[in-house]
Amino acid sequence: MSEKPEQKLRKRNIKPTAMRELVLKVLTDQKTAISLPELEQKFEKADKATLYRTLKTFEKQKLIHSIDDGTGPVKYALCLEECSCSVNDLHVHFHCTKCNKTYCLHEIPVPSVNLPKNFSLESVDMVVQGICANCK
Amino acid sequence: MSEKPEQKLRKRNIKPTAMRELVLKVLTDQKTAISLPELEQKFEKADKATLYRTLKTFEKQKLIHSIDDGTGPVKYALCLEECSCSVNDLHVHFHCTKCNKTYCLHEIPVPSVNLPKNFSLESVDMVVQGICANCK
DNA sequence: TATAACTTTGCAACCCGGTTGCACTTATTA
DNA sequence: TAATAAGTGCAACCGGGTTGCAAAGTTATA
Repeated sequence: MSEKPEQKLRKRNIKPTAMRELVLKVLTDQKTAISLPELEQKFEKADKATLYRTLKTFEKQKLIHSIDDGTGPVKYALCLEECSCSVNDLHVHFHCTKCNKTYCLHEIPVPSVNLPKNFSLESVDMVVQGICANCK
Repeated sequence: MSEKPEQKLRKRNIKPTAMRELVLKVLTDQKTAISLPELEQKFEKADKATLYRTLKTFEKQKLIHSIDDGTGPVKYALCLEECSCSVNDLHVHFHCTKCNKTYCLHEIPVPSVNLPKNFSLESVDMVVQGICANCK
């Protein structure tokens, strides 16, 4: 059973305002990542800057993470409950070149890489491009 | 022995104009990837649109490839001689969070991933974030 | 060689995602 | 309740990317 949006926000130390609960709801209903422009369209009323700052707050508190699939606007998706956005939590993302949807493949961790001498690793972004199951 | 820029362009079916040879030279001298804004700064004279179109032409003809390291402008780097930008030619990129330089790790191929059922793979972008040997 | 056809370049303008300043409203706290 | 802080809305701006169009340069054709 999933907990209430309000609790989910509190758990991440985000003050639960009406606006934020609405945005969280959209993010929760969404199976794929969503960009700021897309989010704007989902709200007739809300202001771009507010939504922008909401996403930034969510990201900072690790409620969501950002994905740059290279197709323009950055997209955002919910983190898993236990996620702390550390290297261990990283997963592969998939971008469908047909429907332009971007998926979190939570079950596929980012493979490890052996870097050249004296290169140290902080994080990894891995985006697979292709056709998703829906478009096949 | 490296061949003349002019030949390098011809080999990729790019008409070798003065402009293009200059841009190719900059790209060749560069050890790390370069963005359009950075390229602009290297030329006092040349126009942004021309440089933009030059890069697009180079990319289309697979003389260079683009890298989006998530820090803003897209960067470009020379392909290897034999590169055809197919999945086999893909390599890992490294972005240094300190000096903001982006490296092609040609010797590190992108690891393979097992996608979920009915997801098909066309390409992969893998960018490792960290500190490079120079900044260490 | 002259002319026509095409390609490349330069300039200007535009688009769009992202970001910030500031005033106003809403919550918190003393 | 007054004072303070946090959140929101509006407007404006920035910067990378992109396009239209005319001028300059190149190539092909008669």
